Amino acid sequence: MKLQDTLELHVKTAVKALFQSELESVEFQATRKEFAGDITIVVFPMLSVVKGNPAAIGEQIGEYLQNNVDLVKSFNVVKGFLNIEIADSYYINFFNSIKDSEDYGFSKNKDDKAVMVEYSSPNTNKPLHLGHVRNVLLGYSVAEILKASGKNVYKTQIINDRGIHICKSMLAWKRFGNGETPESTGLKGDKLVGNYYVEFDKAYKKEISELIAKGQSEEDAKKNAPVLLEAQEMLRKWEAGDKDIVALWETMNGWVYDGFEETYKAIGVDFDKNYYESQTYLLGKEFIAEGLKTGVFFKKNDGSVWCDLTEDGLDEKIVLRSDGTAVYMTQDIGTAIQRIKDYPDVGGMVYTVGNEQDYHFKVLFLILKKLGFDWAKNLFHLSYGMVDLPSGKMKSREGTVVDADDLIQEMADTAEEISKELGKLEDYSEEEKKSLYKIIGLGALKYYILKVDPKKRILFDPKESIDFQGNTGPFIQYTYARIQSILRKSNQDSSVTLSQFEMQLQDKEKQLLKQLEQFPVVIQNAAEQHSPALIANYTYDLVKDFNSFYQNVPILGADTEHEKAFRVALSKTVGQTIKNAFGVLGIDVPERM
RNA sequence: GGUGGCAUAGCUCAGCUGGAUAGAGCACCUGCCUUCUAAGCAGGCGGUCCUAGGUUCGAAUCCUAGUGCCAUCACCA
Repeated sequence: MKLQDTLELHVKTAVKALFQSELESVEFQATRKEFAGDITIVVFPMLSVVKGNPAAIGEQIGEYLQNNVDLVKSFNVVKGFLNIEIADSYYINFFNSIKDSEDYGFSKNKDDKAVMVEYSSPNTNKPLHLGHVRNVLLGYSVAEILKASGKNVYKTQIINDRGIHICKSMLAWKRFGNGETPESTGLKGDKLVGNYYVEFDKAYKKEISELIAKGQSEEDAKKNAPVLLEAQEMLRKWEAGDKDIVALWETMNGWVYDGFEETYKAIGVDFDKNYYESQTYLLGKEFIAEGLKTGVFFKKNDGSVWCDLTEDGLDEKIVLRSDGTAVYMTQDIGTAIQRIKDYPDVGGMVYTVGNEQDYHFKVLFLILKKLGFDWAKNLFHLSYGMVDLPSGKMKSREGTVVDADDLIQEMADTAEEISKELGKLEDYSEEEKKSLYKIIGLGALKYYILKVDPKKRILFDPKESIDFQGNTGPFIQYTYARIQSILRKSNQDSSVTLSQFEMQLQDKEKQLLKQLEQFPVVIQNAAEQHSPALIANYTYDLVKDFNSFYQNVPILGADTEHEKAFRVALSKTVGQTIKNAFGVLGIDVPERM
């Protein structure tokens, strides 16, 4: 039984014995550093049942607990707070129960219903940038956290592979590309296609100004520019299945997928299944037709199909254009249904998408409910804040985006620079060094992004590089490496049992044990709240405590063998917990650094 | 204008279902490497928790109103 639950029973018994009153619940909190004790009972809420002075009541309950409960070693009362010191034996028993477990913190019970997490939805006309990076890191981590909390999880992405934006790149490539390929240029496929998207925009802008010079209004010029008309014509041909256009579309999308794959691999994320909008929008249309029959949707005079959500406090929403073509909503309805068809064990889905689409997902979930799907009540939009630059929003066409591949490389470069200054890796091979720089650089980037609450927007200043000191990924990785160094030197048989030790825990040791005890709770909270930030902040607290212990208490140089054995085992368990916590954040830990 | 989100130290962020004197990191200042990795430790400086009301034993936290920033309200995605 959990410490709190045990104590709660005893406190209720105490109150009954002392005051002949029944408590509904007992309020606990961690004892603040400046007071003696491990756990604190707040007396104030009891006053509604027990009349009297809070401090005096606290004294009496404390006295009772000390005399009747073995766990309670001593107590003190400050105002209405009853601080209780827990016996060392409790913490030693706890430690023995977890110290050899490699998956400490992870739930062993598995739900039979799975959850699908979507955490990337790129367009295939340009490379991934910092905004996608936040999306991907967040979603990957939430998927891993859900797994750790006992869920079966499928990771997926939705690739927006059709539409006018792709035709723009295709058209520009046809016009100016001279048959260039990733092989002929040495460029990553997504970069090559992205370049032509920019080329299109240049040509488009040029034609607009030419038309304006000829006397057209800006509005007309934007509509009449020949390249745009041609791109639109291309889209119509694509939808009609024109062989050449479809072939070109397949080729260029193929280049982009290869490029994306490389970036995902560099980031260290993967997917169990990819979905493509070109393959799901038709299913969406089917269900629009279905919904028309059942009255979920209605048709306007011009032929467009809508869903009336005014009774739910929203507006009318279009689900099919008057020309019968699909909109975004159509595709998303189709994709959701397709996923449940493919994975019947899925009972809910998480969509990792920026908060600019809050309204869209509110509507999507509502429509799926109206269509009568029982899984529709378990849909969650993991909405996150934008990543802004000091100059404002990132815009690909204005060249103000922070490219994902470049960013990852820069982080590794910074790690290399710092490592060289510190000069601790002389005996490493070039290959080992390179892999370590990547681990550290990525660790810095991922931690930087994941430690902030998903809801909040992030301001990223490319000129001020991400820190490697303080509350950062490398700081935590460094602590892990230190622990591994101790383990290498100790040569300790890890199977020691510590219950036999007659020992007095030091404050720093007890603090670590208390912190370790929290880890499974933190995992569950993070899963419920879909927040990797909780894991990141927990890990930082744990690591701060460990470093304080490390620097103030001798481990290998302990006075007795018993103490040494305990401290080595404690260090090992902290290391394992760091590894597990960082694992669900998608961050690697190094053996040395 | 309607709706939603955010607002805590110079900067970046914590602060769990309301609880003790609001916490970290960066930056700035002081100490600590011939003992387990100084990407570290120990300490100092730094606050109108956006504003005004309200709820109560008690509010950064909950409620109301206002201010500021962001997003959204398209036959765009």
